[in-house]
Amino acid sequence: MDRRTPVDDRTGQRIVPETTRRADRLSGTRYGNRPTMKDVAARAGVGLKTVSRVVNGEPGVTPDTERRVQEAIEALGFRRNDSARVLRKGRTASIGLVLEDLADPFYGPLSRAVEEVARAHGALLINGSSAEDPAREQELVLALCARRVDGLLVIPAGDDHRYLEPEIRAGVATVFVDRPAGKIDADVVLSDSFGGARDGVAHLIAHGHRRIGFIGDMPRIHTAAERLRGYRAAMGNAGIPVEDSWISLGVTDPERVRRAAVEMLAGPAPVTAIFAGNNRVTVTVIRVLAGRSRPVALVGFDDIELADLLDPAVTVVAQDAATLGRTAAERLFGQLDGTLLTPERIELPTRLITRGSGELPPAD
Amino acid sequence: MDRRTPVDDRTGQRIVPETTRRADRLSGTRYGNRPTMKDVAARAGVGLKTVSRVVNGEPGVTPDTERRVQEAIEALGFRRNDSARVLRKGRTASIGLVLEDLADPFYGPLSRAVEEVARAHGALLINGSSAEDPAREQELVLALCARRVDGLLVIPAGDDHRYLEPEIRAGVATVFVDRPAGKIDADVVLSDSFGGARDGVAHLIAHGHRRIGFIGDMPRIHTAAERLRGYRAAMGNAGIPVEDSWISLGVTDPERVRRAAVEMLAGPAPVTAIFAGNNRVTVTVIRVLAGRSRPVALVGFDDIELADLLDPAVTVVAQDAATLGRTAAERLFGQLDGTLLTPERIELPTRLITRGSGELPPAD
DNA sequence: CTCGCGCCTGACAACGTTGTCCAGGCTCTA
DNA sequence: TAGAGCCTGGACAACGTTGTCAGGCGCGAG
Repeated sequence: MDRRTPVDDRTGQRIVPETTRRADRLSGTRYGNRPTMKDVAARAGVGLKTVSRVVNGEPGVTPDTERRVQEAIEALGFRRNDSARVLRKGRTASIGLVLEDLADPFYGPLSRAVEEVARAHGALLINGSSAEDPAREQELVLALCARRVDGLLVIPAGDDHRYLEPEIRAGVATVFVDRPAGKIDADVVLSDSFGGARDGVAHLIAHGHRRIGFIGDMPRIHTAAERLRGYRAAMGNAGIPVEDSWISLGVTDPERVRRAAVEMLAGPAPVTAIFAGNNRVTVTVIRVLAGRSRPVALVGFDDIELADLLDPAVTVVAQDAATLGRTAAERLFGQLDGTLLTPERIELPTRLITRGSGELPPAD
Repeated sequence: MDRRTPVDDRTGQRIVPETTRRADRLSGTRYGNRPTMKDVAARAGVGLKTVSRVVNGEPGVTPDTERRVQEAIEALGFRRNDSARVLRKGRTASIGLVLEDLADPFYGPLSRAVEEVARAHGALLINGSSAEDPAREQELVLALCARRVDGLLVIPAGDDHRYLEPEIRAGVATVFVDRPAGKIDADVVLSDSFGGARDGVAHLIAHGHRRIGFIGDMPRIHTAAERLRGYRAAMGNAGIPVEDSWISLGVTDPERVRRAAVEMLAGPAPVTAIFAGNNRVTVTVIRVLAGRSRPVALVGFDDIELADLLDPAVTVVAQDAATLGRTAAERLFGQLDGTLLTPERIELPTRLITRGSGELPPAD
């Protein structure tokens, strides 16, 4: 420690009181009582509507009047209240994005891509994480609707979205992302999970593997189910009967994924390759395999950072989160423009990136 | 392709038209004209205020009346308009977070942690990415203020935040995160960049290194400047004079980081160790070092996923993004409660995680 | 000189909700 | 049984903004 400052014992945080007390600032006359256009008008000696015109850059104001209004705005620190504006105009210039977990490296870039599109259309983005909980998804979506977002992007956690019907009827543009909507008819933009998984598994088969494990998320999640379907399709195409012990579903937390991997690598006829159903599973499986001497092939769904620097480098089926988000957001604004009238299903292709781990031969 | 569906030539997207045309849905009577409490009241045969009471769970409504109102709400698909509510009540139950880039793995978890705190307080979170552009930061912050967010978390891109003074005076709770505010007095929660960098560099020195490179971001960014200061402090403490060629500042894009690293590794007296100033620099340096035979020690600021599985595993100075976000958000709600009245500077400790790359001896 | 036209400006209502306040009907007690 | 008090329900204003519309003023043409 270079400075002698009090330290909180429990957290180790240094706490440095600053000079000004906030109470002093709060004693200002206007706390919690912001200036309105009326105040600006009074100060500038003009009418209310004239202030509105200046603030919105509408024509029909003398340069001199405009200057007086601007000065009053500056002096009072006026900022237009968008809530009132929204109430009057009907549109909020904001859209909502409900996803699973913003901390997941798959969703960060997706959200950012959506934000850029929104920005290009002058809209703000409100994010919400459902934590894969259908009730929380609905709660979030309805909260966003109550704020009258112009549009909604939803990565569904639940499988019944009929609760959205009144909203859609009322004009809320809606696009589902990554997974289709449940029981309603709506735009959806997703990756080709089935094809990607099928090709990934076929790649392993092409390298000589027959006993191939699959570790994936709960089958109630559409992408997880599709990837499992792809796995089965590839195995079926190759005429390989799948054994139950090769498949692990519904595991999400690292510890259980680890156990699942260890189990299918044990026994008299262990799997010689593993297909990992998403980025989190892939990372855990990499850790398991790193501790073993016998090489096991691995292909993961979703690319992960630094995958190319591991030994062996990790072969993946990559999907492009940013494109997913951008495409969905563009459709959403298309709906708002009135350009896009027919709900569609847009499926983005995946890409197999071979780096080494998927090309290991079977070790038996 | 398993299904015969039209494919967009340019993008490879499959486009599947769905059955219902949106136009049909739009033909409903209420498009763009949502039911209001007045409509609900009319339908239920009660007064406006009674509907308000039911919607807000206020007491003083007979079970029978309540049921009638609920039925009307259900039938009409009514959803309270929060814009109007906000206008009346003054608080929006939403907070804003302006950060650099949501796609960066450092900010995802931070944002998520903030969201959880906000949720616990019944508030929504609006994110915005400044892309490290001061003008865009200001634009975003003011847009959030216009929506009357109750509070603001800002990871500053600029170094002058006097534009926020009227907002703070008007009662917008404000906490700066990761970097202090410029020219105003406000709460700030940050990591101990100086101490972390100093300890990381001292660690390299303790393992015998004297020629140590530093690659960091633009010094106008507070964290970057602090980390550079930490580097200089450690070198100074060890009595090692620092040569200009060991230091690279202001580089951000991978290609230039790569060139900077290559340069300081060339010449007659190359550096034997590198201290990387943030997670993106670390990743690029790892790539550079991976292509070299002579081992070079590396310590990075910020932890990165899979760092432990690389060869050598990467030693880092870790900061906890989630704790940073959580702490800041809690202070923000503390301000809103009126609990916290004095602006403070809270500095969270960093943690040196030794994994191998930082313990390599000098190779000369 | 007067009329008309155009430009600037401002008064007013409305957006949908909530806080205030009052009216009417009911129950309970004296 | 009458009065007091409580409980339920509703009328009304207000929040801050924008759309509508009309008034006033200056200037040019007849």
